[in-house]
Amino acid sequence: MPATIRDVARASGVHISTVSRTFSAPHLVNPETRVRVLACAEDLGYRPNRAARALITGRTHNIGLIIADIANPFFPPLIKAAEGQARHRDYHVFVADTNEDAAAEEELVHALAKQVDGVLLCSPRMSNSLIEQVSREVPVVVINRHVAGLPCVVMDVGQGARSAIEHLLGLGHRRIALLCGPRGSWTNREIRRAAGAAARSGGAELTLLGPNPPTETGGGAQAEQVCRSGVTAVLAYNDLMAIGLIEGLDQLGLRVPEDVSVVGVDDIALSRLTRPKLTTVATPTAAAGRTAVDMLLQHDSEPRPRGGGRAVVVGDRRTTAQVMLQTELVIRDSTGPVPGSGRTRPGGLPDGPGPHRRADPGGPAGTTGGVVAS
Amino acid sequence: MPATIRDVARASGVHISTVSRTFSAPHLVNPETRVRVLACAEDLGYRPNRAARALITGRTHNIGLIIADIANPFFPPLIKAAEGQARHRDYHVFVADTNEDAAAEEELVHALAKQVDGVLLCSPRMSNSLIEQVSREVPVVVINRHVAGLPCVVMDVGQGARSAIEHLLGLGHRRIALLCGPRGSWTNREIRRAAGAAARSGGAELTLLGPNPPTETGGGAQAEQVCRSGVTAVLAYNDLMAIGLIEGLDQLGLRVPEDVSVVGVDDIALSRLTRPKLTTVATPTAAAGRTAVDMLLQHDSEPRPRGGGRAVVVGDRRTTAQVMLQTELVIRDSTGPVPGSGRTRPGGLPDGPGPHRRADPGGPAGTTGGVVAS
DNA sequence: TTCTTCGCTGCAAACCTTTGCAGCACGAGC
DNA sequence: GCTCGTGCTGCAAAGGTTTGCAGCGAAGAA
Repeated sequence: MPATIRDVARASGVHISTVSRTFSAPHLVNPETRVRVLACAEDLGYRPNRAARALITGRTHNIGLIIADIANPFFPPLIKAAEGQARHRDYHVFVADTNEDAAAEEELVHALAKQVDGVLLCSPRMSNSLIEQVSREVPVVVINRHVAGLPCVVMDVGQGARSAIEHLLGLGHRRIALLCGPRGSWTNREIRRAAGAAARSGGAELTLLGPNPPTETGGGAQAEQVCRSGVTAVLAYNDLMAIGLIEGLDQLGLRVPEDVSVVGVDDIALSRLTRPKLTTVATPTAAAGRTAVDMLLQHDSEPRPRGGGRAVVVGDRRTTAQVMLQTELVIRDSTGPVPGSGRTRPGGLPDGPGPHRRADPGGPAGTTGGVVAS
Repeated sequence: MPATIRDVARASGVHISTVSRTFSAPHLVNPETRVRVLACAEDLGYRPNRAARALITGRTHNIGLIIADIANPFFPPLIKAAEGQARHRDYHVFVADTNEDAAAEEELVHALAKQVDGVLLCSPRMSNSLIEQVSREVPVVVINRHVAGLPCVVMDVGQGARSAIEHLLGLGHRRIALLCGPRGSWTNREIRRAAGAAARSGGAELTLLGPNPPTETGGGAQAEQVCRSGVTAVLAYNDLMAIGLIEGLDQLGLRVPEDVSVVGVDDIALSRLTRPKLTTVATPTAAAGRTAVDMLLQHDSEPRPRGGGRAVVVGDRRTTAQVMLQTELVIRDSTGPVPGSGRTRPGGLPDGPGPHRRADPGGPAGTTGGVVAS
């Protein structure tokens, strides 16, 4: 039923190759012929069949985006940014959700491999060696994880965690808990490493709680543990857990920030809407999505050798750039001076705008510039 | 580089058609041959090329999911459910975001048409006639909108709005505002219609505010207007707007629910996390996603005529089922008795669990069953 | 022995497009 | 008049798979 290139050719009285060229190499066809063909195509509602084109060009003009959990509000802005950037370059995005399951991840990469030109692996739960393995099947850009030899986009959560701990130290906290994220998360390891170092050099004690699922429930479930441990401040793996924790603490009768200070990571939209508003480490998620698409497509736009002969590999051309995007601590209302210290907030007035304090609206500014590490 | 069916055939010493049959019609090939072929395939890491298969079968095993705004937390659960259901049936989902733009929607349907077997149009902003038009190009199931002659999945927001208004009437409110959603939204019209009727029959006055963008910002921007209008309760188009409104009212010094009661629609996860927790009309989003996929694929699993000859159309086989899913009012903390009435909450104690009151965790129960309307 | 039947396998067309190559007409230069 | 170049178009192969049809060998029936 849908018009093919042949229908257009018949209607305009030319060969199909001329129709093809009308679209893919217009300068090669006589202007008069061109307008005639275009008119017929328009008339028949012809649209080239991308699948058939992919068969011969080897380019599908699709990219796969594999996500641990779409329902986690951290991801949608990233997806949206990636999708926009891809569309800009005439690419479509296939989004797949793995439910935080490593096996599902692998399965999906395989299933997608043949119908996409590359895959964005977002916060993968797979092992590094498995990632390397699948990357031999299809070009891959990894987001939120560092894998040697593969193009990666990561956020500098280490720096963020350090800032968060220093912020808490400055408020007088010396007993701090780290609410860990899921096992296998690179981000989790980074945060733990940096927070541990910062706490140590500040003379504070850091209690590790977890691993936990990176959800509100995961955070809430640790409320009692936090309570029992006697810490006065908590750095959570992400905002969702921080919010769940605040909720859980509330039910135990502990108030935030009066009794316990809580810091999250990510700066999801939600963190501005809860009460108290969440102090958190803002990560440039949208920029990460855009950057990853660019890296994938840059590597991808090199012409692919064609024909039956074996491709000549001109050395390993993989430009394994690794980009690290900067993070920024955003101080809101979920952190305060250590209880019983008589201190006030560093900004002066208990609720006044402090030095780092940020107005409500507006996304992370100045976080789009990346540091190229390698 | 990736192994093709030909490589497997060569390795196992059979014709490619036998390899093909090994996968698509195993009962037609000798068990011995089968195991040999499977072993070779496994060995070479062969995966059938879905694009090539699509070319001949006319089935891509992909479905498109067109969403107004991924970043709106209403959608991710729907996407996730649709994706899971699709994967169950060996389908993949391409998600596309239109930024609430009707033109982008149309463009995307066209772009996707050839590489998917059908499209899920989710809360479309296009006109009905345009939807009908694109539905001639590719099978379509519409979600959150009623379009005559097309398969649709809608939520009974009318019933939900009625319950919400009745709940407010029961609390003594007689001056109520309706915070409208975006122009072109079917849901918006339904809510307006049902809320208007319910208010009228309850002797209350309903003030319409809007249209507004369906976001926190959109809700917050109307706070002043709400304040000035002197209403004591507000029903918002969705939770996001309700939350934004509460935020805005708070900044104007009005407290919820003491000064103003607010009801949302959707019951997004977020509505349990804000303070006060939101009273809202729960919509079965996940069920909607699953149902829509089922409707699309049921209609799709009918064998497609093949060969050069023109297809014989056996009457219009489009089973244009229209499913309406039930909604449920969830009473939480953002609604209370009209100010100065001396009333208490209907449950008895000001904060005790009322009859409809629901415990925190757990999704909407009993909302998966649908009412088939036609 | 001859004829069927049956189970399995091979053959080749078809799906829709891209692209290197060849062919054609025409004008210019010699 | 012949050659050459140029601008445009047609031809046909290729890409990976599915599938109707035919063929083949063996077993069973007559």
